[in-house]
Amino acid sequence: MVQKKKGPPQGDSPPEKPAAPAEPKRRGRPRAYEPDVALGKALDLFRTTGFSATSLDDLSAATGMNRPSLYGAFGDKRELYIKSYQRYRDNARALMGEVFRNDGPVRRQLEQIFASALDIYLSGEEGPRGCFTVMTAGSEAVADPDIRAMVQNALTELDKAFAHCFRRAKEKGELPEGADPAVLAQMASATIHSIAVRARARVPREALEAIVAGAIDVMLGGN
Amino acid sequence: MVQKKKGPPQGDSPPEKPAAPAEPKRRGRPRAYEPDVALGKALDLFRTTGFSATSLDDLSAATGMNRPSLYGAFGDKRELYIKSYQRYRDNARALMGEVFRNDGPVRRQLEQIFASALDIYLSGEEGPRGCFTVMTAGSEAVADPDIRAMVQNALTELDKAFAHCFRRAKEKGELPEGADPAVLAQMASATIHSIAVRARARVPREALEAIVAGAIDVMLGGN
DNA sequence: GGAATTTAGTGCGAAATGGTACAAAAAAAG
DNA sequence: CTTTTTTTGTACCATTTCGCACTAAATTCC
Repeated sequence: MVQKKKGPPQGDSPPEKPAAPAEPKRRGRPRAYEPDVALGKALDLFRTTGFSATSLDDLSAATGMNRPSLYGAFGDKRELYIKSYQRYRDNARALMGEVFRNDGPVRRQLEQIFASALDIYLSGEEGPRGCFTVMTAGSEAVADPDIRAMVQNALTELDKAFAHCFRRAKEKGELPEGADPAVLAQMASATIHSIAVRARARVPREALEAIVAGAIDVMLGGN
Repeated sequence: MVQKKKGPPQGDSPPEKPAAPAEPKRRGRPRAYEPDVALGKALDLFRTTGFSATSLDDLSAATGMNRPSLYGAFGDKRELYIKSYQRYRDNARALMGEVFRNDGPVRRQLEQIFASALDIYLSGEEGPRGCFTVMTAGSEAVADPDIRAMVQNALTELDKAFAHCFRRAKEKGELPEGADPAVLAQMASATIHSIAVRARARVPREALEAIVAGAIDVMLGGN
C-alpha cells in the first residue's frame, strides 16, 4: 500500500521554470513529452473530474502520452494523482506564500490572499474547478491514509499561514485588544473553504468577492 | 440527460416514520426490501465513497437488493444518487429546521446547529463521512447541471436559515449595532463548510468544537 | 385452482478500465 | 555499422462495470 519506491528529491523545489539544467544528454530515445507540462495536464483533469471518474484513457488523451509512457513516468493512477496533488499544493504555496511574506497592512494582505484563491478556484475552461484539497482530495482522504495526511497537512498549513499573518497584525496594533489570532486564522481558512465549495457550484465571482469582503470586515472588527 | 420521467410527489415529506399508511395490499409478489431503509443504505455508501467509486455491486450488497431490483426501484445509478442526495437533505433539514424554528438566544441556537452538523459529519462506522453537499455532490456539480442546481439550493438554503436566525437576533437586540445578518450568515455557513471539510480529514471532534466556539464568539461580537 | 400481476434472482453481454508484454523506433556509445 | 539504452506505440488481457433479458417465485383476484 505505502508506495515510496523511487523517491528522488522531488517535492521541495517549485516547478517554476524547469530551466533545463544543462541536459546531460540522455542515452536512449528522447521523450516525446515534457514531464512538467504533462503533470500539469493531469492535474487539470483530476481537478475537474476527481480520481475515480478520471480514466487512464482520459489522462492519456490530455497529456498526449500513451498509457505505458504514463505509467513509466509517473507510476500507476494513484501515484499520478498524488503527484498531481503535490504539484497543486506547490503552485498554491508559491502563489500565496509570496503574499504572506511581504508585510503590508493585514487588510491588504487578506484581500490579496483571497483574490489569489479565487483565481485558482475559478480557473478552468469548462467551468470553475474549485480547490483540489476541498473537493477531490477530501473525498479520497477517507479511505486513503496517505492522501488524508496530505489533506491534513494542507489544512494546517493554511491555518498556520493565516495565524502568522494575524499575529503580526496584532503586534502592529492592527487588531482590537481581545482578538485571538488563532481563531481569526481558522475563520479565514473557513472563508477559503467556503468560497472553494461555492465556486464549484458556479457561484459567480462577484458573489464570492462579496463574501470575502464581509468576512474581512468582521474579522478585522471594523478596523 | 435530463431525466424526470416518473416524478411522484416525493421530496417534501420527511422520511421520518414511514408509518406504513394502511398498506393498500399490493397485487404481486411482495418486495423483499423496504425502499426507505434501502435508500438509507445507498446514501451511506455514496456518502463515503462518492459517485464514481461506488459500483452497483457495492450498492447491491449494501442494500441487499440485487441489481435489477435496484434499477426497478430507483432507476439507474445517477437517479439513485440524486434520490440519495435528496434524502440526505431532507434529513439534514429535519434535524436543523427544528433548531431554527424554536427561538432561544442566538448563541444557544448556533451552538445547537453546529452540534447537529458535527453529529452528521462525524457519523460513520469507518471514519467520519463529512457533508454530502460539500464532498461528493460538490464534485459532481461541475459536470452535472441537475446536481449543481441541488448543491446551489442547499448552499442558499443554509445561508437563508442562518440569515433569518441572525435577523431575529438583531431585532431582539442580541447583536451589536453595525452587525449585518447576511454577512454573519455567510460566515456561519463558512464555518459549516469548514468543519465538513476538516471532519473528512479526521480532525477530532474537540478540535472542530473549538473552531465552532471561536467562530461563534467572533460572530456574536463578544455578546 | 387458475389467471394475472408484481417482484426476485440468475445470468448474459457489451463496453470500459487498469495494467502490461512486446516489438518497433530513436538516440548515444563503441 | 553495430550494440546498447531508453522511449514509443500497438495490442492484448483480466477484471470490473452497468444495464437488461428472461425465468422463477410469491402474492392477489376471480
